Amino acid sequence: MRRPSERTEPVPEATSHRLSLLLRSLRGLESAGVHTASSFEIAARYGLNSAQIRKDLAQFGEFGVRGLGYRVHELKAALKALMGLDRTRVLGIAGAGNLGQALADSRNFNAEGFRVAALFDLDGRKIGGRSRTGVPIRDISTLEEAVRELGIEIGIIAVPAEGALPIAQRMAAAGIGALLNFAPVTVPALPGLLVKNVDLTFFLENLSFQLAVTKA
Amino acid sequence: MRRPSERTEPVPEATSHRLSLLLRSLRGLESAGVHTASSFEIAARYGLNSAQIRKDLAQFGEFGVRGLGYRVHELKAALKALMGLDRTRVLGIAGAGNLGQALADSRNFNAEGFRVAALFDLDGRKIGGRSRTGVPIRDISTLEEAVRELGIEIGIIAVPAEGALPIAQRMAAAGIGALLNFAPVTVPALPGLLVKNVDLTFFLENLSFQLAVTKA
DNA sequence: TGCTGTGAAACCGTTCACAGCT
DNA sequence: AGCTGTGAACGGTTTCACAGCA
Repeated sequence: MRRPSERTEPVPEATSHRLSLLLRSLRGLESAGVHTASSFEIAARYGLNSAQIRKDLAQFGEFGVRGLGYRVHELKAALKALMGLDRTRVLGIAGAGNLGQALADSRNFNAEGFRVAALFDLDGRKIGGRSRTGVPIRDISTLEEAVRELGIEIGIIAVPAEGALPIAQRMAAAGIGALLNFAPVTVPALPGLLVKNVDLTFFLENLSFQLAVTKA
Repeated sequence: MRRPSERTEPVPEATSHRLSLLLRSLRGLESAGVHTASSFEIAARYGLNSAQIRKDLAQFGEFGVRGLGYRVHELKAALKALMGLDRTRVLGIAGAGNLGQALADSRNFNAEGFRVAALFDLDGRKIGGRSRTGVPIRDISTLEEAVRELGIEIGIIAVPAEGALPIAQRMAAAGIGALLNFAPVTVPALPGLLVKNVDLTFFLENLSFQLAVTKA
């Protein structure tokens, strides 16, 4: 197996997305009891091209066996390590509103490498309480110390638009490495802070647009 | 102004995303009292390239004035019409859990062209009730008639993975035109149904991956 | 003059097709 | 024989650069 390259450039969005899909495909194969699969078999279930999967993987090493394919369990483990999912990343969510609590209690945000350690809010009635599944709601003014205490590595912003940028800056200053922003503003990537802006409205607008354009 | 083309091909994801950004930029300019702006000024605030904006718009007509730029209000109106946001699209959300209710009550899903008409669930304790802002929760078995009665055009899936596909099929059969799926499974585009799969876990995995790769 | 609209060039990601290993 | 890993071809998108219009 070739040395994984020490790259500093960010991974293309599309590649990252496909690797998530790939991981999901491998989970499916594994729980179906399949030990070995070709890139074609792996790709087929998610409509991907087999060459593309091989290319994606080739960026990080050689994971397959010629003439045979990939050993499912082995590739899955390698992929998880590659994606940093071989250990648990601690998440902190700013905003204990509907969305924040939904994410905090989500099974997807508390499995396979992630764990929500705390919610943060400024509403005194919420502070000190817990989400339905027991995630504590802390005063947002204690963000910095909580990041240190709990070892929060990824911050999630689920507050109204006005609050997003100041909180992002505080998170960056507190040493958080990455940020997932659901507020409808574009938070710029700050030095040392990876930012992913996810505006749910955009997905709706996208659909509306497709409807408007195709069913003219 | 050139005739907008009657296209049948779907609009590229990237274009759609930029148009949403563009619309946001125009809103900002308008509320700042700016009447006229060049493509450069419009693009700058979201880190876009001005030529790209002009190219994007060129696909749908000629909206600018040479030597002057774009009249902000006029372009905004044209863009909203283009994106089908000049009228209110009715939304229906399957799944009245945390996420479903968060979306139903979200200001972003109840403004600028969208309105959530109903939530659907199969939990008898929820059925008949309302979300915090008053969106009624109906029995999911009444989905088909609700689509007709309320005129639901876009469906949103916020149920666990197992439920997603069957509900998507029922929505398609009921005549819904587009679907936004938040369940962690890939719902394929069905005949007559536009599908957008949004797996929130993927965004987290993406960040984890970037962290793992850049801070090797 | 100043900006749009747009061909042409550069870039990037995807797909093809096959050499080479098992 | 079968499948990976990859160079080469392809296609689409982004950026450049400027002709042409207000």
